[in-house]
Amino acid sequence: MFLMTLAGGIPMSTPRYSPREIEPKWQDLWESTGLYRSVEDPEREKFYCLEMFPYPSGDLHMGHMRNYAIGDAYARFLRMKGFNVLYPMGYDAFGLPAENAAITRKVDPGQWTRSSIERMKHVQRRMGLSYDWNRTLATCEPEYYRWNQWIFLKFMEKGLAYRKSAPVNWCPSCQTVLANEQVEGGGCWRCHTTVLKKDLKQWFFKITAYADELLEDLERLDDWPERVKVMQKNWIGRSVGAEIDFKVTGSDQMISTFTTRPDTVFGITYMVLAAEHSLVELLVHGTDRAEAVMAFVEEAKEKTLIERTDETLEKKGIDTGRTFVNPATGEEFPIYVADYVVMEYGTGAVMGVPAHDQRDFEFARKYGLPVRVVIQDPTLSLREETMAEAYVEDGTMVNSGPFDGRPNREAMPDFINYMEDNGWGRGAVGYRLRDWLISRQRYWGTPIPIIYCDRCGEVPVPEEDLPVLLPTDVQFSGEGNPLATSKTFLEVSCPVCREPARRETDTMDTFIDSSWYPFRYTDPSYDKAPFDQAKAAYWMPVDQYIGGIEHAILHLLYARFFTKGLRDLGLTDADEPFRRLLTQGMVIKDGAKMSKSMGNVVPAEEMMERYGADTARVFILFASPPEKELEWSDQGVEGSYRFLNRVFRLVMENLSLFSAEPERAVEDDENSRSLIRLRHKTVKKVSEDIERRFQFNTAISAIMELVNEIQRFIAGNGLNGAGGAGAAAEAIRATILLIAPFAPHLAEELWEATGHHKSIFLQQWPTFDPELAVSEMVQMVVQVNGKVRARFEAPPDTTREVLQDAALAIPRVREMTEGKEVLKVVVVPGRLVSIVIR
RNA sequence: GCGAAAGUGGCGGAACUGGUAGACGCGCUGGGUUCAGGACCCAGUGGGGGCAACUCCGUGGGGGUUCGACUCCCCCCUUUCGCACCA
Repeated sequence: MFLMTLAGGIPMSTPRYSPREIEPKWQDLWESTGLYRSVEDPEREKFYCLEMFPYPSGDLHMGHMRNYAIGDAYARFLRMKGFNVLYPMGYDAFGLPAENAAITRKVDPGQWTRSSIERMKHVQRRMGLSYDWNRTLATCEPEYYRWNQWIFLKFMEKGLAYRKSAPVNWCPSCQTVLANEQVEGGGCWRCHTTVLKKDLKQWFFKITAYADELLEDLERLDDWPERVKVMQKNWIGRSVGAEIDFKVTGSDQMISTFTTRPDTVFGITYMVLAAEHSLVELLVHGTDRAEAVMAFVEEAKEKTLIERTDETLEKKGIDTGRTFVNPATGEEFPIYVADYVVMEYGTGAVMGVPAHDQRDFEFARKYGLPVRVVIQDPTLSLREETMAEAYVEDGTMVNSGPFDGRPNREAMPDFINYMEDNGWGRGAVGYRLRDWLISRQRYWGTPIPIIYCDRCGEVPVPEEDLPVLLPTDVQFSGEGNPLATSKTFLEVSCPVCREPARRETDTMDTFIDSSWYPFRYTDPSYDKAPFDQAKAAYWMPVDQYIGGIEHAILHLLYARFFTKGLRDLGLTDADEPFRRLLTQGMVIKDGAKMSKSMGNVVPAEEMMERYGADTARVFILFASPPEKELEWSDQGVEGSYRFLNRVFRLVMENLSLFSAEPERAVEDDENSRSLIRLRHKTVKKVSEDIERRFQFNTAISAIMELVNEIQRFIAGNGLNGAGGAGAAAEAIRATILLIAPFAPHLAEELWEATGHHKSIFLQQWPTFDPELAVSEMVQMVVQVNGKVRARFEAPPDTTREVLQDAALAIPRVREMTEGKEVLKVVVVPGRLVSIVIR
């Protein structure tokens, strides 16, 4: 274990850097002393640092490791800066993989999940993460999910949870319904199976009640990545327009449509209903068109979302034979059913204005419907017969009765008033955002606390009966919801009338679990409410949230909605859950995302086994800035290992600097002076890179430079200079402190070796003197006509005049300027002198 | 199609407010140490020319602003990501 070397004839033994020994040693010590436990303290400034909690698959992969390396470095840095830091970890423990394991391998989902959690926790501990493990939680435990149920009931009282029938997304592979946010490109977000439509009566959360607030508050999230905000904005999809009612000819039925272009109402020449529209059947019932139309409807419903939204396909429709009246003109036009109109947006009915909407134009040309120009292009004269495409720009209103001659944009408000006055339309705002479908036909989730009674209807489970526990007497056959196989669960008496009733067997979307967990960490064992309001008021909101971009809409939008909902229940003052968001980049290898199918996975545990956690962490943070992709490099890891070895040796070989009475660094010697300055400069750079820029890669490279310089200093006999030993000792001391957030085990070990008895994480982060954080002499560049022609040294605070004279006095510069006219001299102190000659 | 981000040595990346392009690391080359390999230490390393001082070219391409552009403006190309009949 000890390597014998001979240095200068004196036998010397230097211990070797052995992460395998020092890492467990410090992990045990941190745990036994409770170093990272956090307690509310109104006297101290709090900082809540949080990583997206993982689904406990049992495998901790490089993406996780990167996530935690970033968060832990930041949390440790903030602690040393004096903040009262909350840094917890938990497990998003409900979900399909556990249930699938139950089906295929006959294991209990609870057991499967708990053992996966233990495996992940084991690797997390091994990484040396500074979590307050006392606050850990798992969403599959009744102590947690009972509060999902509680919140559900409160939301229900507030009208934020309700049940309705609707055509919903169904994943045939996962055998459950999905929320709109969970359908990506027509496929299931989890397994990518093509999603089908099903008519079901399901539970929803009324996220649309907060559509405007969710949109407006994005503006205030200054420290969120722009692209996440844009994605949320597009998802909410607010558009201003009008709702217009049309009377069906020969009937009392009204059809309501949403449009962003009420100014084109005079140009309506037909109307289209979505296949799912509730009026379709009613309209054609008993007519000779009934058979053909209903066949078309069935065919459209059969198609998957992908087929229906394929833009390359021609729009197909069918005339219902029925007509409606355009209230603006009094004319009669046909009603079609077409596949390009979807029930999900607006009212599922669209007014057709071929002259001014490209889709309508194509549809009209195909089915021989009239085109009527009502907005005239100011430069060209649009002619209905010759138009090749719709005119979608602004212009002057024509063929529009009292509005003729007015610019369409300007006339819009008046037009809406006109419709309102005449009672057939009104200003309206449309959203793409739909209410959040939360029912899932699966077992491993939170039971929805509802009882169905033939007499009383939907009865909420009384609060005192919570939690509604997941039963264990269930069959995992792979067919249907296992909950429905539990008699003890299903059969219940109605809380109101005591007659036999049955429980809801659907469970909640697991995104509910992750929508409020940051609150729960503030007191995870609290049993009177989801969280202790006083404690949450101290810690919330999360100051720094770190996670993958894949949750840009899903989790982050739901959590924002929940926070607003909880606020309106009077449980918190927070409007937003996450003040700052960092979306980390992917970890890739050989140009592709690390995945089992690619065979390019680097196992986290193996990494740590070989090099230790500190090396893995330093490499991950050094190789790339956090929000960018990280290209894995085995050789790069070697480099980080070598660096930590160098730091270890630098300290261990110079312990004598710390054993004697500490010598103060003095600036008497030129070498000492520059080392002192470099130390201050490095402290400044590392502090700012972590704090302001979140750039751990440049912070670490600055530490490397300092280490290189200390080595050169010692090798070049710098210790013999006046104050040399002091300057070296202080530089080494700073190095250990600066590296602590990145390589915490090594830092503790070296801190102890240099004579300290308390954890380095109880130590203040080093400070710097701004005056000393600049070099004594800076290199100046002299440019002649934009090209670097000479260099000279000068103190950084030299005046412009002196710098200019010095530059012009350089022989080479004199040579070049001789006989030429000096047009201009630009002097940037500390940088350059730029001379323009002719 | 629309929107966003990004293109810098052999590689990962730096250059923060327009001011020495390539910090730091990897790799590579030469040397030292070693029985040897590894590890370690020293030196070099964008391309071309030159013995050298030095010089020309160089941040996806083209133009522009400026004493000065990786950085700002315009056009184009490529890549990645997101959205995609949104009425």
